[in-house]
Amino acid sequence: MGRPPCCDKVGVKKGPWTPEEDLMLVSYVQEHGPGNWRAVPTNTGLMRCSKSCRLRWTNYLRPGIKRGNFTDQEEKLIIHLQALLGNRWAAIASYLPERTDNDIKNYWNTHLKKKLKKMQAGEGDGGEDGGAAGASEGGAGAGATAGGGGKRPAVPKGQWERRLQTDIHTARQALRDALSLEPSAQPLAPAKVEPLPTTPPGCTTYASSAENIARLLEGWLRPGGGGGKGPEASGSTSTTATTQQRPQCSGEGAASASASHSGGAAANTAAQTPECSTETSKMAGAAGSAPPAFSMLESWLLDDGGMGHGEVGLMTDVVPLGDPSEFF
DNA sequence: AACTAGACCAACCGCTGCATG
DNA sequence: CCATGCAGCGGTTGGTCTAGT
Repeated sequence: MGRPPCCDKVGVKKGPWTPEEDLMLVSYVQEHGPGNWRAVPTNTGLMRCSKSCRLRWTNYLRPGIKRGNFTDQEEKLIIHLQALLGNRWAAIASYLPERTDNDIKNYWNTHLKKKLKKMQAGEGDGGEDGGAAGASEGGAGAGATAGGGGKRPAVPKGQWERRLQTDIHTARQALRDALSLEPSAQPLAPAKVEPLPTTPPGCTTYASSAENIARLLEGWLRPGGGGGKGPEASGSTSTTATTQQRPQCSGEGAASASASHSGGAAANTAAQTPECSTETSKMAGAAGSAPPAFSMLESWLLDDGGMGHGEVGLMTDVVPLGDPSEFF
């Protein structure tokens, strides 16, 4: 093949992004929508490779990204999905629309792996977490995954989706078990579920990209706030500054434009936000009581009557991958 | 107070699948 | 049908921060 690198090595900037670069990227995406990443560097003047732009957008600037602490429920979900799907972080991330695959991957590698190992070593609970750990430790040992080298299976997308539907079914059951097992977590009692730290009442978790930039700039402009992880860290811990400069859905609209283009987690996130207003109100409403993702997830899991949609399509019709996330 | 080790996270790299000419 | 290019994904690395000594 001898494919040339995605970007010439000369004149391409690497390393951490500056707020200025972020701003350029965001304004471009808001105007043109995500996608056609190859054109981004030339059109924006960014000295970045297209890949880097895409990554920066999907992992950091994309609207709706939640950063910071993972909740117990998220943790459980990740563990079980990992056991079921293997290291298909994008697929896993599609169940956690507010998290990026990179984030989940990092969290898995830094926290959950160790946690599971410890649990295995202790072997006290022996429950399904152990089973999940076993499956995961084996390197996507769960039969549902392609296993092998850990790479994506060489099956056509349709088949992959079909299989994923099966996975979803299995995941549902596992999740039901998980959520009902942990008495301390009490996922079904919203009062018990601690509100998202990033979500002050009345504020949405939906941080638009421009808001992200605003925070970044804030951090940079503030004396002593800049440098390294400063601005990013501030973004990761709180979104309270997100009340300013909310763009009128342009970012979200741009994001949804990507739904037709990409099929990954980002697309799922985007696809579920057909309208900014509905999304924000949904999120804001959920933010008031319980984490939106999990309350919806729970209803998805527990609403057997509603399963018809997914179940019917399980083996006969291929339900679009974005389907599960519509419950969020 | 200084140094070291570990943890964490953002970004990069290489590979793969899909779309297009 | 084949070759090429692009976008996406997962693994890995490098830089920074924090806790411990």
